[in-house]
Amino acid sequence: MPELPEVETIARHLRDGNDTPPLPGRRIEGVSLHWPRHIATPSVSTFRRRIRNRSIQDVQRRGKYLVFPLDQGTLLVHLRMSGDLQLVHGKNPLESHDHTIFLLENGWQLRFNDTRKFGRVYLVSNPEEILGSLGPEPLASGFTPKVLEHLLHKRRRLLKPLLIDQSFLAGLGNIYADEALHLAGLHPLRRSDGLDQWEIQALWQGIRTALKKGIRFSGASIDRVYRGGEFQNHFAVYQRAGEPCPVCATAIKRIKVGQRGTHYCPSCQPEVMA
DNA sequence: AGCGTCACCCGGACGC
DNA sequence: TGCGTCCGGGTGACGC
Repeated sequence: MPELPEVETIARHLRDGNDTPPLPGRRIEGVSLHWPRHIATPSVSTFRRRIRNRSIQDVQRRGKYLVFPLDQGTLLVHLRMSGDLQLVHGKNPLESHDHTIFLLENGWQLRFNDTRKFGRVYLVSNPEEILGSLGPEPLASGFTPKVLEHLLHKRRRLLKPLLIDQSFLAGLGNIYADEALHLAGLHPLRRSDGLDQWEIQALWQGIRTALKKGIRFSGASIDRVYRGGEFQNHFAVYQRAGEPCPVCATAIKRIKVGQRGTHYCPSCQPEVMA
């Protein structure tokens, strides 16, 4: 599931190119829609018309969204569970689950592959229409422990569901929330308004460390997506129920919190504060 | 209003 | 083989 580090990895690939031309500067000649429900807004017919002949100015990321400023308007893509975006030359055969294909000049194609079809594409005049409700970027310089403290103390919520709430903080999903809480030594069922200053500092550090580590390893490849990402080999707790904690060797536990599988070390992340 | 819970959308993986 | 169940990001409905 692409979270901030995976989306960042994809954004960097598309922006910088490598074995492919960099995406900025490319013009969209048309679009081929094999799963029209990918298009969240505007209507499919309006989308087809407005996307034609737009040129891509840049590739950015905000939370888990890929953001493509165009010469007119902004294209946004949310990969949700199983999405991947790749620049591929049209001479290569389509793969299964290539649902939305942007046709670029010289035969290049930007392919949105999405096994579970939960991904969404937006074309808007103002990106804030979509991004406006997101919380802060956890890796931005403005995101300080003080900011986190303020946000946490405004709420009375369980830490785990709060961390994956995109309106609270943008970019954490199940993997990085579990890893961040483990790094911070905080139980996922602790309450946001019950943390002291040291715990908040640890949580801030845990969030940043988990995300940076994910980016350093080019993200995690768990639904066999994401070119070479190997953060999955460095999980401390995520999907490691029953295995030893890398810090203290205690068996990792798995519980359900807010309908989500949640992994933690019962020894490093004690249930109740002292 | 703020919070937790649940159903929904999908298809791959897995268990029986 | 084939069926049922689980899983998950985000949204929206519902109830407390």
